[in-house]
Amino acid sequence: MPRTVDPARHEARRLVIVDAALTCFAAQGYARTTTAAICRQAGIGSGTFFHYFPAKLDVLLAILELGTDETVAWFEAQRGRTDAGRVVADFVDHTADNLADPRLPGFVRAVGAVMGTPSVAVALRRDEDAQHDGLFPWLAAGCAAGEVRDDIAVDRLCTWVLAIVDGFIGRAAGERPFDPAAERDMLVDTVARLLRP
Amino acid sequence: MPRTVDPARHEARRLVIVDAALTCFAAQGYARTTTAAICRQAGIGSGTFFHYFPAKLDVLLAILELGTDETVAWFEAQRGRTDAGRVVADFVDHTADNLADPRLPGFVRAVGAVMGTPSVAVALRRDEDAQHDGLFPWLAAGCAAGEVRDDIAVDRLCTWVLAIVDGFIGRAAGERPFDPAAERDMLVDTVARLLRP
Amino acid sequence: MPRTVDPARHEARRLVIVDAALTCFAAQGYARTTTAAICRQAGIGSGTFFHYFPAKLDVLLAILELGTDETVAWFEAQRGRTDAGRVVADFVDHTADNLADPRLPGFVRAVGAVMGTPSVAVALRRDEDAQHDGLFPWLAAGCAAGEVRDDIAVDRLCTWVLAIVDGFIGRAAGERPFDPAAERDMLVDTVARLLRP
Amino acid sequence: MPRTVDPARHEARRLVIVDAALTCFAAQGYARTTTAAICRQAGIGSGTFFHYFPAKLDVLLAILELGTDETVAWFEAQRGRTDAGRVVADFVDHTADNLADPRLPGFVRAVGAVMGTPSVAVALRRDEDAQHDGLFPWLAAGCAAGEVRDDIAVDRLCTWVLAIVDGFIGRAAGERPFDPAAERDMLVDTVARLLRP
DNA sequence: CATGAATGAGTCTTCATTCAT
DNA sequence: AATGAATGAAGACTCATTCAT
Repeated sequence: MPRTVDPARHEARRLVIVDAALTCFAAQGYARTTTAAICRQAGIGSGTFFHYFPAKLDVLLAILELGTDETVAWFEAQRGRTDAGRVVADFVDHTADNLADPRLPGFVRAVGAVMGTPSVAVALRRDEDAQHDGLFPWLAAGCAAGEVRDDIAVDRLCTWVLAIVDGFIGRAAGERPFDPAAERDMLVDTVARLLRP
Repeated sequence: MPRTVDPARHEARRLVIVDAALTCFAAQGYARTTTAAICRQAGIGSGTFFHYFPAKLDVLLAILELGTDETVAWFEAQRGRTDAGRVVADFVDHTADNLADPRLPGFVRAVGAVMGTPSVAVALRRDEDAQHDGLFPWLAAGCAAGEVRDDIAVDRLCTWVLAIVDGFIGRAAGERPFDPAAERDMLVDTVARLLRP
Repeated sequence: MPRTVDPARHEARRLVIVDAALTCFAAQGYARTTTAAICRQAGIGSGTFFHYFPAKLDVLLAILELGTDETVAWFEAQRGRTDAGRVVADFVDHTADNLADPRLPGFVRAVGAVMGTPSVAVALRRDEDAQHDGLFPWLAAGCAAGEVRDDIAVDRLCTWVLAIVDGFIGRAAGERPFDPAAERDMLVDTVARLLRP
Repeated sequence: MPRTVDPARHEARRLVIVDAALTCFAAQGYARTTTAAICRQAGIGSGTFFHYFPAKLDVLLAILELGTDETVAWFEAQRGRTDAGRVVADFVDHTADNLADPRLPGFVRAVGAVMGTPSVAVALRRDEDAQHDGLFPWLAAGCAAGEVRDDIAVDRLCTWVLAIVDGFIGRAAGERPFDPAAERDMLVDTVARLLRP
């Protein structure tokens, strides 16, 4: 009886569930996704699901956390760069890259449904903070270097950059045709116009 | 011959329900709002609700339709104006005005939860079309007048104006503090920067 | 203000409702027939329905009563005849005639759904009694005349004649094709075989 | 690898529910039987019910199917017999046996309430066909052997045998006193009279 | 660890009936 | 008398979660 906790295997399976949930949430929304559907998609039994997550909401939180971690890691990786303006552009570009996963817009919509829940609000706040705090030093640097306008507080600039990115994702989630790949340059340009002194 | 129809009374009551539903949806999201909660908020019995709407989803559709009608009416009211650039700015401003109703961002999130439903998709498409089609002639005119950049097709410009507006609303729905009233000028300016030739 | 109670008009309208209900019950069954459907069929408002009948069940009782009355009247009309055997055959034939109204089988099925209700049980008992009591003297006379077998009590013969008639109606209500008009002779013959000494 | 399937246990529990439903339907009719009542009778939770049957109607269909299967099995078991006339009598007798379950007449009435539903119509048709098709060869054989009248097509004879059996069951379901056990001989005799050349 | 049968709280929706006009 | 808007009790069904195996 090998009490094999095998954390690697455990983590892998956890990710399978997270991925399955992401697929389901994106396609059906949070409320209309049943835990049974996630289990089917993940190829596990319903009992197993609750071995890995105490409740349905926790998978969603895990997805959000993964996103936040990714953001943090991305900014971590930019450390030491000196081309502040480029970093901002890269960040915007990188966000557009994330849309390569066609589930993202659907998931963003799905999250809206449970935004009211305190634990989700906290996770979202953390996510927004990660983006904001990641962006801030680069915009501040750009500002200092005169590359970025200084008539507006850096805080607000961060907010607006993120607003435009959000709008971009929102269009991808909308009903009218919108090709994120084709509009990526426009996104970068729009943010550039926002920041231009 | 008692003709107890009184369409005015009927319509008024219908609006009471719609308003109650808007409040609930914005606060709790669609799925977590029970029809009972809407009835309580509207001060009616559960049976009455289904007298006015065949199903819960139909109130949400009614709200969307009201929004679409409002958009159509607004653009209708601008007819005959010659200052195309100003009209676009006014539209953006008008959208910001709508955020005076603090329930709007919450409602927008709530809609996300049922976007997958065909009838909702249709209503949303109609709404997006109304905004797009309302904006289009003014951007085209601005373009012809040289006030608006012409390196990008007018269609795409419409989309991007709306994307920025969406981003603005999204921030209002977000967890980080964001004061729509204080950011209104920034919104107009950002759109202006987007459109500048 | 003519306080026109006009009993004739009242009775006429009552019959319109009864007829509408018969149509609906036959087509949909009792439970699946809504009072609204009856009103629609009768061309009246829902409030009017309850002016004429205290509850939905009472229309069904009225239909049953009409049937019982018809049976009683029919036997009343045979009074004085001396050809007992012929009367029995005529009764059977007359029942087959009633199937000219294609709603009859459906209605009989519909009644089954509420047979448990005491008031319906009473009405049905009255109806069965009317048939039984109407038939009895003729079978007794036939028996005395030697036209009808006497190895079985007349009571039981009544029951069996009615059982065969019921079976006939039941086939008309069944799923397999069955043409009551074409089988009418067979019905009379089958009853004749039952009664033959 | 816990393979908790145990189809026997599953089938047993399914039958418990079917039996409980039969009891309820017979006593209250279909519409007046709540799923909660079936669950109470079966000693299960409401959720369990829907684990075994997708909807209330499906238990009724299961009961019908069980009956059809029983009929088919009975005729299957007669294969090889050469005394066609006896087989028909045995069939009639066997039907009377089924009335040993006093719920049968009530259930038959209950089915009437939902006969209009397509799925029920199909199941009933299958049931009627099973009886008809089971009976047919024996009546045909009896006919060929000269034991059964040949002035009427065998098809119609089948129908009439079943009509009489239905009438018998109908009387058992009626309001007037009727003792199926005591009338069993009469039933067999009546069918014999019907078939006599 | 993994499973899936069992559970029951929670929802939407229906519809007979009432009553002010 | 006639109407139909309003009502709320009642019921079918869903689904997150538990737990024995």
